[in-house]
Amino acid sequence: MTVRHPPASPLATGRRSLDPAAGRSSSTTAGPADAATFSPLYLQIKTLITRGLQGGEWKPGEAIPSEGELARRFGVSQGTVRKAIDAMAAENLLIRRQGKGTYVATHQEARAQFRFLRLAPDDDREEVAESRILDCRRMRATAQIAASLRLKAGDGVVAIRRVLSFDGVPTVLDDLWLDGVVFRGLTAERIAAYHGPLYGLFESAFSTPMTRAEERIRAVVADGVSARLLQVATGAPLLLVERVSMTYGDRPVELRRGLYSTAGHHYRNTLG
Amino acid sequence: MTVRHPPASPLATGRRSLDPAAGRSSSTTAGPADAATFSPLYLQIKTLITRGLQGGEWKPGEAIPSEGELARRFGVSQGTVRKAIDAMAAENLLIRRQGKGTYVATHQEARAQFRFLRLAPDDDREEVAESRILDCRRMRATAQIAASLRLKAGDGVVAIRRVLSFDGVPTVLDDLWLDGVVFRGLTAERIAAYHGPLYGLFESAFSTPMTRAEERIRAVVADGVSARLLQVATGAPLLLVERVSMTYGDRPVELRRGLYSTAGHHYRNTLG
DNA sequence: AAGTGGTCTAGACCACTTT
DNA sequence: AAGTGGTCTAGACCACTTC
Repeated sequence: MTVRHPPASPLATGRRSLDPAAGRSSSTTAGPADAATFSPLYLQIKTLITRGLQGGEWKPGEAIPSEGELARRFGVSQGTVRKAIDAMAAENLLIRRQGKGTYVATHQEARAQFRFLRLAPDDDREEVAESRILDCRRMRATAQIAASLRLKAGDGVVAIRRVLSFDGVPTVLDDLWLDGVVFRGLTAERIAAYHGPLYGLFESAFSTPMTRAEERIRAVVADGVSARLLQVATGAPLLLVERVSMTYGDRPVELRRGLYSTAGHHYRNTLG
Repeated sequence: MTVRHPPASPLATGRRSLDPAAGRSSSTTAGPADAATFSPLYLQIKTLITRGLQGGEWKPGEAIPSEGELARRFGVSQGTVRKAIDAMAAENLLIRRQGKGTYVATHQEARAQFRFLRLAPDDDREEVAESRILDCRRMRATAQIAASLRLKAGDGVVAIRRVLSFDGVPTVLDDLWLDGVVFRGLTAERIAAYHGPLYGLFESAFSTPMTRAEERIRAVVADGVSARLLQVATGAPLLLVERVSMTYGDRPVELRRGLYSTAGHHYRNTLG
C-alpha cells in the first residue's frame, strides 16, 4: 500500500534513454528490444560528459558546469549527475574541488605528473629534470607500431627520441611513436620551445590529453647505443618499459619504449 | 521558507559521532572542540566495518550483513552504509554481488591472484605455476627488515626462500620476511601441505589477508646463486622487485624481495 | 515471494570558496 | 550572501538470486 513518490515531471518510471542531443528527452518504458543496449542513466550521463571533453567543449584545467546545471541540462536529478562525475573523478578525468567546482584534469599540474612518471629517486630528494630531444621525424608505421596504435602498417607516425636527465645525470632513454594524424605538425622545435612534460604539450597543442596507459616491464642489458646515451657500461642492466598511452575513449595514440637506468632510481608501484 | 525534512528519529541535524560500541548513539551538535576529529558518518561506518574484518567477525569469502541490517545496527540510513561499502569495494576489501550480498574479499579466488602477481607470459597462454620452498626458518630482523615491518631490530621474523616455476621453467626467486608474531608457527611443511598461492595460506591459516602492497622495481644482473636457481647465465638481466605488503589497517606484515626472469614474461602495469 | 544490491529522485543541511 | 561540491536521509522502483 505504498504511495508512489510524485515525480517532478510526468516521466515514466521505467528505463530511460537519453537521446543524442536531447535535454529533457521524452521517456520510454523499456521494451524487450532495447534491453540489450540498456545502460543506467548515470553511465549515459558519463558518456555525454566524456563527449564534451572529446569535443573540446571543456578544456583541461577549465571547470565544467555545476552539478545542478548539468542536471537541468540533461533532465535528470543532481544525484545522478553526481554519480557520473564520481565515476569520472575516480578515473582521474575530472577533479572535484569543494566550494569551487569540477575541473577537467590537466597534465599542467604537478599532481598529474607522477601518475605517468613512475621513476623516483632512491632517496626522496627533489630533482631537476631535463629533457633533451635527440631526434624527431616522420616515418611509416611498422606492423608492430601500427598494431599498438590501431593504425595500418605504413600509416604516418611521428618518431621521437629523447634522453631525460635528473640533476644532470642521464637516466631515461625514450623512443616515442605518435599517431601521425593526431600529432600532425609536431617538430623538435616545438618540443624545445615548450617547457614542461611532453604530455602537457600533447594536451595543450594537440588537444590530446593522455588519460590512461598500459605498461610492460622487462629487465634487459644496455647495448652500445643506449649505454653511450645513458653513460653506463655496455651490458649494464636497464629497465625496459613499453607503454601504450590512451586518450579519451581509450583511444591509443602513443607507443613508448623507455630504457631506465635504475642505479639511483626505482620504478614505484602500488598494488591496490 | 523551506520546511525541514522530518527525521525518522529525533536526531540532531549537526555532526554526529558514532560511539565505539553504540548502535543508535545519541547525537550531538558539533562544538568547536570536536571540529578537528570530525569525520563524515560514512567514514565512521567504514572504520566500524573494517574493525569487524580485523576482528574476524566476518572472514574472507563470507558475506557481511545486508546494507539494511547494517543501517539498523549502526543507526544510520542505508545510503550512508552504502557509501561506506562503496569505498571499501573500491579498495578491494569487499566484493558486491547483486542479488546475493556483499562478501569479504579473498585470495582463494582467481580474481584476486592477479592483483598481486603482476608477471604475465609474453604470449597469453595458460601456465602451470609451481612453487618450490628452498628454505623456511626463524631469524632476527635486520635493521632494514625491521624498518619495513615496523618492528625493532632483533625482533623475530620468518624467512622464506622459494622458486616459482611456470610450465616447469624457474622464473621467480622470492625471499620473504614475515612478522614473527603474526606468522608464528609457519613452517616449510605447512606451506608444502597447502596448495595454492601463499597469500591464500596467510589469509586462511593466519587470519592475515594482504590488502595492499608497495613495490620498488629495479633492473639488476644475476649473481652466482640466483643465476643457478633461475637457470640463467651469471650477469643475465633480472627484475628486482621489493615489496612491502599490508593487511587491514595498512599494517605492514611482509617484506618480499623477488628476482624475476623476464625472458618469456613481463611485469604488467596500468597507469590510471 | 522474499531478500539482496543497483539506480534514481527530492530535499535538507553542511563545508568551503568567492563576491 | 550566493554558489559550489559533500553528506545524509527517506523512499520508490529495478535487476538479480534464491527459495
